[in-house]
Amino acid sequence: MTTADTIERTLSRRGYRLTSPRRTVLDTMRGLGNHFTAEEVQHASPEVGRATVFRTMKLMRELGVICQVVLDDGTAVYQLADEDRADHHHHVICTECGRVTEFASDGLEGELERVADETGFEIDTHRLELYGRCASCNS
Amino acid sequence: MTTADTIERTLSRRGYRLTSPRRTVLDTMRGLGNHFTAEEVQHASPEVGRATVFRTMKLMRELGVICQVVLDDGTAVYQLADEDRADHHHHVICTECGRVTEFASDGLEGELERVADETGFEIDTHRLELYGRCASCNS
DNA sequence: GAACGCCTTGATACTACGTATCGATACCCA
DNA sequence: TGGGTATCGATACGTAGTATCAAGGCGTTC
Repeated sequence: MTTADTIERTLSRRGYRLTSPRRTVLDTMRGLGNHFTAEEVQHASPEVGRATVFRTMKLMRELGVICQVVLDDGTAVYQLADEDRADHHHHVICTECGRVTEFASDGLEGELERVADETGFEIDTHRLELYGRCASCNS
Repeated sequence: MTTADTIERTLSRRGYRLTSPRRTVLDTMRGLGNHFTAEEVQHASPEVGRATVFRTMKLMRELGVICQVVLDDGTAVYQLADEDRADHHHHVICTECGRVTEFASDGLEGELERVADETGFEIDTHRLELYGRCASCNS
């Protein structure tokens, strides 16, 4: 999980400030645990204006501090990014409890190449999401 | 692309009817080409009620006639499914023109097994979306 | 410390996307 | 002919997120 110091440095490098509302939203997201919706963040930080909650979440997404996970039904859930996986990663989502776990994808390059060949596309990025049941929901 | 006859059979097998509004929505989607949003379908079939447009699109999604594609920014786009790929497939999306192409994934099982091992999840389904530039946008 | 400029904020309105409700119709089958 | 179910459109509602805008905060420079 990215520390406040790291985030503050990233922000100021881009000309942004770590203000009190932003800090509140960040702390709220930390307090919400593994995954959370925009609505939950709003409800859990009532002292921050709705627009500011969304603005902050958008900003954090751009900075890679949180990442968006699209559930099977198309709704969006968010998650604090692991600091050591801030780069490129994917998600396994428990369809029972909603738990989200990250993983790095290394074995995908071959598949991407094959699809590029087959379709004529030049592939830039990809998104892979797995759905299933986590260890504790499974037992 | 699935024919009206095939769709009608699928519907009636499930106790549904291929009514005139449904046919209109289907034709509209065909007319919109490779990919379309819910809004485009609505605007292009003004004689059909808004609720019916959504209901029909939901039904067609359940029947596998159309499939939902989540774009990089989280918005949803829809596409008529290839008849021969109605089962399980993924999408390559051109970030320039929006063109969506389907492909079947065969080389993913190993990766899925590895992630299951690593995370303790039991994987049921997955969603893979590739983003890039299609052949014509690339030239 | 005054002035300036930019970042930020909260309130509000707005849009997109989709679902729930409901009374009215249409169709099928006995 | 009559009942039952599927379907319809209108409308209201809910959620997620963006746009606008006036007001406030903070740093820099003079």
